[in-house]
Amino acid sequence: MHDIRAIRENPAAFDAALSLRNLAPVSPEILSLDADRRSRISAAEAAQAEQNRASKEAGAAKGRGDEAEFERLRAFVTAKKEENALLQAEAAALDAKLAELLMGIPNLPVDSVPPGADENDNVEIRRWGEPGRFDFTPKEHFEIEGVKPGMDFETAAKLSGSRFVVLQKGVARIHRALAQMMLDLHVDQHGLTETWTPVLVLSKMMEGTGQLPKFGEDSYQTTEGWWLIPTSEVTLTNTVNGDLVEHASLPRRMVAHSQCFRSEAGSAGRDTSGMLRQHQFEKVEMVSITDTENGLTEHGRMTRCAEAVLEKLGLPYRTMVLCGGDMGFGARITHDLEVWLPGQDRYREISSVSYCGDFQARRMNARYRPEAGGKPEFVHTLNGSGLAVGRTLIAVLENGQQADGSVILPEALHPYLRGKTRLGADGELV
RNA sequence: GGAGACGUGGCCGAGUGGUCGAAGGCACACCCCUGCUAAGGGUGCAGGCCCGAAAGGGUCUCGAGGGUUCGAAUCCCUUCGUCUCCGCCA
Repeated sequence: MHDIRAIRENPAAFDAALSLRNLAPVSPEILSLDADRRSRISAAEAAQAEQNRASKEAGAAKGRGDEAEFERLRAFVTAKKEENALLQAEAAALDAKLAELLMGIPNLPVDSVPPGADENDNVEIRRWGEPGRFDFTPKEHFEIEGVKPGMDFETAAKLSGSRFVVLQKGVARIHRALAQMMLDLHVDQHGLTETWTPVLVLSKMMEGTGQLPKFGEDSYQTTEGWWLIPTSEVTLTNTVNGDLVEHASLPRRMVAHSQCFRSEAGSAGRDTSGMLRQHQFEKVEMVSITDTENGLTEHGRMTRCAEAVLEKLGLPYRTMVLCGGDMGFGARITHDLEVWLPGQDRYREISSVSYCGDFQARRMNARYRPEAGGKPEFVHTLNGSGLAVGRTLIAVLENGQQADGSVILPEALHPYLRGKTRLGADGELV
């Protein structure tokens, strides 16, 4: 949600920022609606004031027993009421229309976001690790001999259709170990607060973080109206929904491991083999709630937290700044971490770390008081994967694969695998 | 699922038709006193929106939505949530 005052004050800057996202200027439409709306509100409020005054006078007249005056005023109020209802409905309609328009406009990129149309224009800012050299042609994760016994797409399809997977044996264990390791790292080393949340949420929460109203088709909704979260960003961020939080409690840094559900509408045909793109997957998600001062700094910190996971696992990656055209709806700036997948011979997204400024906070009405006695301000929010567990599994499997179909596992995982260091070609840990 | 109670400002908590955006307390801010590690006194202190350069004014908000009434935090209906007891249950 955007600050209508900021748009009013500097419409050119607003449109300029949107142009970074390759969007046409909308400020003229907004400003005209806003002007309209304000004049209606003024009129409606003036009418209401008149009615309130008369009503009060009616009470006074009745109090002193002036029946005639009371009747006169009562009739006046009754007549006014109808008039006002009309004015107020008009004002409310314009207000709603403006809110709807604003709700549908994505967040404004910060100045440092590179221009561009799509992922090809993203800019690499860091690279860590060297893609391993193989003396055979590396396979995709689902083709590796040792992976096959524990990654069953046929059975999953029987159970649930396409884009699901059943994991078993060593692969299932590694998958679980990864999530545990990430959670421990963030909680013990990075100081994030371990959190466990519902995966079913109210529409209002999906609006708060920006999934709704525009992107409803990307998520699933139950017959009772709940939404299945596409990421625990939704629940973690909305923990402050509607709150006026203590300044001293900021920053609030949280991490959760959850199931995520995505319809993947619009990605038909993309990444159809393997478990890269599933309707249901696990993710360890980080969210920070900060004050206005520290939002951007926090972004760097969070990116480092995500990178640390890959480094701990010894997985080569590069860090990208997304260009304006490739950024998500709520972000002002996004770092994508792309992990090297030898089977695909390319880097693939494994984490996305976004700074949202006060965009989500406005939608959620989440505020803090910067100084005692001062006016409340909106908090700033950030979210980032740390990491997508399924994709990390893929990366571990592909990067560790051996000619004999086994997989050498990262040291960081050993303690979580009862000391086992390798996924055998038969699918069992050894 | 059945029965009952409740939902008020940052927090706690009064308030059953007008004088209530709302007592009191806590927290917080400033001042005084004391003079020395959390005592006492005073003052201030809800938020959104609209008008205004500002001062200030108007309007809305007592879970949400609707209704009764000249007038509702207060009455009625609906709905959501919380708590208690019973039932069921991982």
